[in-house]
Amino acid sequence: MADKPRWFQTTAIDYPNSRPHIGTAFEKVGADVQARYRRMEGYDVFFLMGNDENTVKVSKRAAELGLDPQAYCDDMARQFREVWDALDISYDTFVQTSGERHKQCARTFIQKVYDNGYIYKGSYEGLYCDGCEAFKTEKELENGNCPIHKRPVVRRSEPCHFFKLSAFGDRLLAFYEENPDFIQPESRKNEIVSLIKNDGLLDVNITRRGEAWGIPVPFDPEFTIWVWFDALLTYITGIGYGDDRATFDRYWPADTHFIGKDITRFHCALWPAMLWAAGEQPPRKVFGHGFVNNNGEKIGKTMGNVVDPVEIIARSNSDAYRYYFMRECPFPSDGDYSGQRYEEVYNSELANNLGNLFSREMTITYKNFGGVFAGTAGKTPEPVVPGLDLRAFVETVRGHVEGCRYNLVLQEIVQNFLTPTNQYLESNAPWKLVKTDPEAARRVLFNAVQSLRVASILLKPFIPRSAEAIYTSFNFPKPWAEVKYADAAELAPQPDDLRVTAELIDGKPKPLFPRIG
RNA sequence: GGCGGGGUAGCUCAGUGGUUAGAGCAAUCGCUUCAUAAGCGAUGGGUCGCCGGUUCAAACCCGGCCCCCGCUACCA
Repeated sequence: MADKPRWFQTTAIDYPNSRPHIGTAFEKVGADVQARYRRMEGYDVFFLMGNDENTVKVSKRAAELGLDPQAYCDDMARQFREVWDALDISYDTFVQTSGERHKQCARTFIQKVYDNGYIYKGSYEGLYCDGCEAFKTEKELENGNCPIHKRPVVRRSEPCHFFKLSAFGDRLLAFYEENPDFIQPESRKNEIVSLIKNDGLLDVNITRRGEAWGIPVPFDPEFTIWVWFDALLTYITGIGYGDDRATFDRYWPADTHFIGKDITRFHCALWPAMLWAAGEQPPRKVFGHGFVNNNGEKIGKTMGNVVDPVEIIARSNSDAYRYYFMRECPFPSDGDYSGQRYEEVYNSELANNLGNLFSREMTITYKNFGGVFAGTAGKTPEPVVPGLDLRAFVETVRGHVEGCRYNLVLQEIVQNFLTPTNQYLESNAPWKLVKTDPEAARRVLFNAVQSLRVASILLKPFIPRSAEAIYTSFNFPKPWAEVKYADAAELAPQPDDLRVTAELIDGKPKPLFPRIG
């Protein structure tokens, strides 16, 4: 246990303004695939998620609903977790930033940054709307008026605290240089580098005055901590920063922060600077994934086209949901969801290819051999895909998983492994062969079943339930909980005769992916 | 306005100088019938954004233009 490599990853901390949609879920599924893969490969994984609750918008929304902000946050957190659970997201902790522990640890952090001299008091000047009692950005204004109150805003300044972000520009550039993989994908890195080089970094106002909801600043309690500063801290307060140094030191620095491409700036510039200012190490990697569109249109509440993941799961199942988004939307880039495309991908790859392959192999075996491959104990299966170097194939897949190129992983498995297995069955036709040469037919099936074993192992991080159902339908020697990618790279003999262990009804397995549409 | 990415078959994309431009899905046809009306095979389908240039040869290199996306500035 002590020498187990550890893997700490996080997803973005979401605003609980409304229920999660397929775009929010895209990130969680992609991150979950990585977490499951790392666990398989023997890492001591810690997967952190959470909600960002200390915002003015949250307290306003709660007030609209006549709820206490805390009650509102707790209910939203419950709803978020319900969705994540429905998608089999295997998070280890879910942090609510309104929680007392987080607040206390966040105060410890900001105090440390203050003590180290990276926070100074100044004043913020901006455009203020008296109706909203809040500052507005120029972009929000409509002809110089507040878009809500239709009244002119006034220039106003008020005291605040600045974080000396400007002091870290050179250090950040040097850090990116020394750690070329820190920002993934590459295109996002170029944006940040050019931003810092061309425009430089300005000190940021990290406190707000007179807010009732939020975390009071320890060295100046009239102020609360700005939500971004607070939210980023979730990544460390969730693993013990501030009150459990041993756990913190075990998991920090994070191996990967999974975030949307729109917030790379905060994670790649502000966040490392904050950590340095507090005397801590920066994270190892930030992965800015792409966005999901709905029928080619950007998803947004104003667009009125948000899709609730639960609706899609209801039409199929969680594995199918995970498969679609990982297969159809390249994780580093944008992708698209449409009901029609969902059906196409589901039917073509899950039902017709993988599901049907499983089904036909099970049925032929049961009908002709009673589900037992007699005499196969100690026999090594033969390869079924002509010209495929299984070891190299698995390494290719592994490289794609580790690089979060999930769509390529699934493409590889379906096109270069499952389809050829269907072709192998077709050209050897064991259902015919059994009439003339039962031994040969049994050997063909014995070989073909190995493809299910290999595929189920490789697919385990993506479709955990179905992969388990396939694998445990046979008496493969290694327990499902212990399989690793390396097991997929080898065709090893079984200690005992291979046999079907799945429960069959009329000689048929329950379809893994019944066709839809 | 600046910087970056992109525009290839109905759809999603691969392909960075060299035989008739590829894959998957979708469509059409045939074979098969072990299997989830699934499988296998074949066929159709592209002026490779537009124009010009370099070259024996360009989707690929160069110049110009159009369009889409991202980051960012300025003006209002």
